[in-house]
Amino acid sequence: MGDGQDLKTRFGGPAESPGLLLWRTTMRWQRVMTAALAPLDLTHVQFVLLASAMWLGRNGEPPNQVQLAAQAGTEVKMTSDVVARLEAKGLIAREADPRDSRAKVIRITPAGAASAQQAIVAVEAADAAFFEPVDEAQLVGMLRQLAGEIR
Amino acid sequence: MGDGQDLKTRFGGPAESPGLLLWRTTMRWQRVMTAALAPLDLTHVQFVLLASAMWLGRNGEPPNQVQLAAQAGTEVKMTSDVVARLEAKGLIAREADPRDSRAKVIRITPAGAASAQQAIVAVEAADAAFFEPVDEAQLVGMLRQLAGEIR
DNA sequence: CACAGATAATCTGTGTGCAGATCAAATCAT
DNA sequence: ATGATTTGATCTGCACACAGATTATCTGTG
Repeated sequence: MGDGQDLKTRFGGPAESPGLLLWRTTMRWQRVMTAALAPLDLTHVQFVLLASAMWLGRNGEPPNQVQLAAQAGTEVKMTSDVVARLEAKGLIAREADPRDSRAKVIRITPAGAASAQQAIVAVEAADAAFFEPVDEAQLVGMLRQLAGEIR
Repeated sequence: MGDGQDLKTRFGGPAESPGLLLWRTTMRWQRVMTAALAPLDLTHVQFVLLASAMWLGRNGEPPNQVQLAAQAGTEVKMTSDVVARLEAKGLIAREADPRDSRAKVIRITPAGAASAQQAIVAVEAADAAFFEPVDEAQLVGMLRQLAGEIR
């Protein structure tokens, strides 16, 4: 029977909405990442910013916070906050930019690099397991269409 | 062309990781939903709980907070907090359950029902536009495999 | 009946996510 | 070069997301 829909909508039932599915999938993925990174005392966003900073430092000049945020796809304010936490943990260091006294240049410490290396292994393993049920390339193709520009 | 990778990983570059794409896609979707619901003074989670409560109330007995959380796929604590906000806005009402004095039965007010109806229209339009670039059925099929059970 | 264990709701505390505002330094236009 | 505008970083404040603890209540077993 028509499952009692007196609304001109499918909302609420088995939650067919792609948006709700997307949201729940991401929350589950976040929980998986949180669990994978917990032994390293890193959150997912902390990991993304740490690894992004490491990548930028290796493939060019060490970035300031705005450049790091652009690379990682995070809010500038978030980046400021999270980078401060990473600094407090001794994983990155912030120095004044000699070219722009407003900016702070971000460098990975040896401890940060070691932590990032372990985290990358853990995250990629968790990622592979999470997406194992589906065709990853196909999903990536669709998400690329939806993710939009970095900001 | 090997773009200078001395790590045994692809992390950081153009962000090929399905996890990161999933994360960014969901954040962008959240911004779209926030914008669509802003005129109605509702956040996305508030909308989900309001609409879920309405659906449950129409298709059976009005739920308590645990049942609502299970339906909506939200944390019990979140549900408690957000439902309190919805109550403060006059969109739902909480009554003591005569059968279980621990529980609170949630009912939609007329204002809540009106608000939910408008919100559903706005959200479904925004959803359709957001997912227009891709094959929605195909994406839903993949997300179903990944979203996991409601909790 | 009594009591252990489960359940409903809430509280504390940490960590995002983001809008809006502030402030100082850099850059642009005249 | 001087005033207007941008830009980099930070702050306030609100709203999730979730782990862990608390309180009150319910249920099952003897």
